[in-house]
Amino acid sequence: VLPSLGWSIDLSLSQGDALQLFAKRLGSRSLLSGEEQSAVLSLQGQIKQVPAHKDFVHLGEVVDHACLLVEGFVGRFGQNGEGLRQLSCLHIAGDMADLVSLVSPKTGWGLTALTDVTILRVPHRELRRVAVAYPAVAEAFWRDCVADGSIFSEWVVNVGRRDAIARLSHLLCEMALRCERAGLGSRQSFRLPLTQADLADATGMTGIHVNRTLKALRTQSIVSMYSGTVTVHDWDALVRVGDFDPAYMLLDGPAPRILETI
Amino acid sequence: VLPSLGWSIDLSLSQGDALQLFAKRLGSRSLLSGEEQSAVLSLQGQIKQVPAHKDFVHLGEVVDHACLLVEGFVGRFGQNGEGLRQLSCLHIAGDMADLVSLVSPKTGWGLTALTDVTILRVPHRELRRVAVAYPAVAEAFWRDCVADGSIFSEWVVNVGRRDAIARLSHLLCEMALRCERAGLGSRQSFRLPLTQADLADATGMTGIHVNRTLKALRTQSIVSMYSGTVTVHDWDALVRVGDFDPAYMLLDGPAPRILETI
DNA sequence: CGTTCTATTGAGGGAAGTCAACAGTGGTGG
DNA sequence: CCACCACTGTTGACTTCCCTCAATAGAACG
Repeated sequence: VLPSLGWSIDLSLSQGDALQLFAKRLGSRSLLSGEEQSAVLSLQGQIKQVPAHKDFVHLGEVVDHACLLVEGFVGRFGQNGEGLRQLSCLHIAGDMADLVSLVSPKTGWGLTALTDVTILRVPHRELRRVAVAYPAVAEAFWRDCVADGSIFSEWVVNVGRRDAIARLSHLLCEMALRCERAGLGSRQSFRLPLTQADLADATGMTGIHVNRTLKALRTQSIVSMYSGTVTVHDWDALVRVGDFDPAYMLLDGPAPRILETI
Repeated sequence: VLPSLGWSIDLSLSQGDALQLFAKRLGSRSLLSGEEQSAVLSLQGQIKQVPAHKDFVHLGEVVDHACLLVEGFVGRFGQNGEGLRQLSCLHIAGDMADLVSLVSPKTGWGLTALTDVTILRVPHRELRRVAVAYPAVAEAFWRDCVADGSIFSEWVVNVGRRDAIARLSHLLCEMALRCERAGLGSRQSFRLPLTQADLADATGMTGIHVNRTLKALRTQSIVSMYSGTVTVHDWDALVRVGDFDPAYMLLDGPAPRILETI
């Protein structure tokens, strides 16, 4: 019985952790008062486990909840006619992966678990509760949707106008900074337990070419991936070959409030 | 003096038209009452002309206004280290091209005039005025930002996982539907006065390959472009080779309100 | 009329895809 | 405990789609 007890304790801890992470990220882009942060932390949801490689939100589905990622890695994807997938964003712990569904419940994309994943399913009803009571929270949600959009937009540039080695380097730079800021490691070393096929789907390449490109990055002592951990040996070089400018990540601190003044 | 009089009349007509188009599109995704629509129509701004090929919002700039496109075509772009551009979205008359700047005033992208363009510069102050007074309008703004994000996301798929002919066909399908809905033509025939180099920037190709691909589409009697007008000879074929599913465009009619109930 | 931008076409090269084989790893069940 | 299987990673050989370079024609514009 002890293991299962430990399990449930882990879960409730995780739920709080995830909400903390989520509130922290909202606060990094939008000024939130203590009361507003508490409101975010008060969100109620249901913990769900999703095994790796399972889609848990499907293209064209109508959803009534959003998924806060507690642990693991999730990809937002579309696919072409032959079923080839393309990821348009990666999500890490603390991300509300489909917050956009709050204003647009019919999804035009899917979410897939890239690793074993723990999510907190937060009903739209809950999100509306805090958004209506606290306009600044609604504004923070809005701003987070825009930040996601900014990442999609940069990925278009990445996939459209950079060669393989730059593309992969750019992706690793982005994930390094995001993981670092979420407290999931440092930019020099962080977990990214995706298969090479997943990286291919994220960069619009084939798995085989990802393999060769990773080898090139390893050979040049820039970055290496081993058993799901990224080790950056030369951050400046990675930024250079990845042609990486983090401006699109909207990390410049809280933007001024628009819906009211503090 | 008569010509210049006609000119100024044109301008004021255009301003009203653009706000009408904008209000109509907001209303197509979000339920707005008559009063709320009037509030949108009451937005004050300043008309500006921008010549073709001029950037009018720059990467990393901090802006205090948003640009409502009255006439012409605008591209949102990023660029790689060598200055190669990649468009991540096209905007047409009635689009508030950088509405996202309202919540994130520091841009991580640029806007460029693909044709001679007329814009209405709407100060953030004005947008805040109606957003604060009418939460449903704020919600409609939010939803429109999400719709833009959905387009970026689909473009990642387009550029990452489709070959040249599908990529171009997909773009033409999207623009056909958007122009049709904005009353700028029909899906069988609409204006798209972009150069082949612009189409290349939108699809992550080179201008030369765009030329060859257009020739292929013309030869197969699917679609042809001549002096800035697209003529679709076989819509179904275009949708098929473009692997086009309009779900991502969020055209399914107004979504339910979340910030309050009507 | 030149000048400049845009479109068109050919020839050749290169980055990335495809096909195929094999090694390492972990999980499962006999 | 080991055999088996599925998945992932690695590498080689070949192909192909698209890019690059180059030349020319047409269109727009002062």
